[in-house]
Amino acid sequence: MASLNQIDVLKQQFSDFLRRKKYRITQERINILDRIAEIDDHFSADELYLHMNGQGDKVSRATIYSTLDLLTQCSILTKHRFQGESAHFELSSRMPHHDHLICTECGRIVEFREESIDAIRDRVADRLGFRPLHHSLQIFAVCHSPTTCVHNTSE
Amino acid sequence: MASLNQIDVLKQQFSDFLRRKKYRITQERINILDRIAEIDDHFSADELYLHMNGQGDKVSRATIYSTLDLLTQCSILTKHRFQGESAHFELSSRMPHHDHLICTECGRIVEFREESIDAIRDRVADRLGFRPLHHSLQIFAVCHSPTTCVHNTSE
DNA sequence: GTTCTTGCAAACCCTTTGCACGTCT
DNA sequence: AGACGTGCAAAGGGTTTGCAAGAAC
Repeated sequence: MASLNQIDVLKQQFSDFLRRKKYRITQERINILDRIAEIDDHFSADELYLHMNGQGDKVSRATIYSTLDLLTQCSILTKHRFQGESAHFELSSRMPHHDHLICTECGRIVEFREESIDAIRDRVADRLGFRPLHHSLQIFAVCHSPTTCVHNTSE
Repeated sequence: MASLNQIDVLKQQFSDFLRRKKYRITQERINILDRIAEIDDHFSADELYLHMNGQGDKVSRATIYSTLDLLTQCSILTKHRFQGESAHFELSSRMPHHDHLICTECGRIVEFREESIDAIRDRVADRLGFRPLHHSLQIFAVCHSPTTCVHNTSE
């Protein structure tokens, strides 16, 4: 869970963004960010919907989707799309950044941290004339012994 | 478009895979691979469906989806998922492998080739006990001058 | 007061599935 | 002959949209 101080910084960042884009600062939008800060993990739109409505915070799915989009636009959230799954989000400040290796035989997902990618990201973005924000690297691979892999369900 | 020779290699590779997995070698599956070899670009399931049915090759969407899945399983095709779009495929042999930078302000996608990622991919996969197949790196960034970017539609 | 946002339900898109028929082995 | 693949249309899941009511400015 983000500290109180971190939450205030995020709210400030979000309000500034909304003002700058001439969007309105509504109770729902602030509430949603507040409740996201309570989750220290990846989450889907529907998980957030259930998290909020299970605790008396009435918000519609339409508002959740729209606010998640705004929070992603201003880089407070990072949006992930693994394989065929629904979109998942996490606070960008939830460091360190990690990437994912996916086994094409059994679908297992392994998280890893590889610092050298950051430098490559920055160098490539600069070369192409962009300011880098973040990245997503997915490595597709198979176990060294796929036939004995405990996760394997394909044959 | 892949050369005649390349197509034969791909067909051989596909037949071997089907036999190994005890799947049947049907006319539809071979036809689909043939028509994919004509496309020198990324394509979606529906684009392939239209490509085939527009030229008298009657194949159902169900068969297209199922065959694309088989072709991805045996690494003849690589499956991409950009942002919220539908899945896109391309021949894995359509080299060199490239990655993508996406502008979060205007959605522009820039392709780039960065060789050093291959070594990182192999090293990470090995460290985690996997045999690397391929990877997908997406860099999210903004133009150095987002307000003057010709692609920008957000303000 | 005007404009934007919300909530609901229906619509939407891409993909998967059930079932009867056809095809591969 | 038997098992598997195909085609169709309908179902499915996640996300977006149209519209009336409500909140922000």
